[in-house]
Amino acid sequence: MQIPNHNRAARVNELVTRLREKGHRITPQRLAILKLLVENESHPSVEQVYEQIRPDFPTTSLATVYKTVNMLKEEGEILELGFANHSSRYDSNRPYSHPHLICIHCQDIIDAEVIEMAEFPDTLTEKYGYQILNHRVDFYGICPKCQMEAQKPE
Amino acid sequence: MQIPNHNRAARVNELVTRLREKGHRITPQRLAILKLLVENESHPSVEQVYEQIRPDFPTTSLATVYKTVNMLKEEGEILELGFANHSSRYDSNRPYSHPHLICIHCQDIIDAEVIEMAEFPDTLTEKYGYQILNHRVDFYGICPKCQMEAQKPE
DNA sequence: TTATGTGCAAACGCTTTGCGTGAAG
DNA sequence: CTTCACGCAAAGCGTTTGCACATAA
Repeated sequence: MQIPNHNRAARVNELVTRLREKGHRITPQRLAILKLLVENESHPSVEQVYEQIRPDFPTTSLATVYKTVNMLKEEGEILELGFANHSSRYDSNRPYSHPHLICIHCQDIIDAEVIEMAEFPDTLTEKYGYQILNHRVDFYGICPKCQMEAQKPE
Repeated sequence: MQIPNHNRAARVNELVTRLREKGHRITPQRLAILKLLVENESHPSVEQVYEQIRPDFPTTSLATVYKTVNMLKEEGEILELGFANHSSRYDSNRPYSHPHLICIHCQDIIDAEVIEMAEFPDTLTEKYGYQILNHRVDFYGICPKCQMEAQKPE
């Protein structure tokens, strides 16, 4: 586990405070979504958040999760990884551009702590005139687990 | 223009030959789509291809363009840039992983010929065990034209 | 008390699919 | 002649929206 549990609790509290300051109400549903997102290292989808929230909030709906997640995105508190023809995945622990490793078999997504992109924006602005705001670096491949399962096919 | 015209014509011919060898039929619609994709440097969407084909093929449909584009993708002849909540964009001139600059105002997409990612896959395999197959590097920002228009707001 | 959030159902946008007709090889 | 492609309409899927009701502050 890369982030200690007490740090996660602290992040939830910070999040609640910051959202309240910005005029957002903290409903039980939202608190549950926040906790789940912060505690979850696996970049969950809205659907997954919804399924895990449901035991505690049986009447909640996908629409509510979507609305909360969009609010968090607009406040810059989560990073959205959108895909064509797949649901978006969310990272609330590192809500800034950073590289990912994505398994094309099981859709596993992990953070890759290797690549430093900091120097590129200036170069790109010089060469192409683009003002760079953020970036996205994804490496697609097969995760170790799927590689193993491919080798013993029974 | 980065790619000379005679090279484009050659690429269309190669494409036709290769597709035929793989058992695909070259219909007039497909030929028109191929030419358009090869001649177009602006990473067009299916919708844009459809609109530009329509004058010559008034009865054609989006479904046909989708099917052709998917066939080309499966044969590795075009690169698909998929986005959540936007239509996919296609590059038939460089059908391999390479970085892009994407304007978040006008959706302009250009190739960025700066970044070399070749050394990263090995590093990532060593560190995370992922077998890397391809990657995607996108820089999001404002293109020069949109920057200028933002400055003179009348 | 009142503005904001919830949750249902309907709508949306892009893409895919089914199927009868048509044409490439 | 046979197989594959076309093109229409319908369906699929993730996401958003409208609105009446509920509730946080």
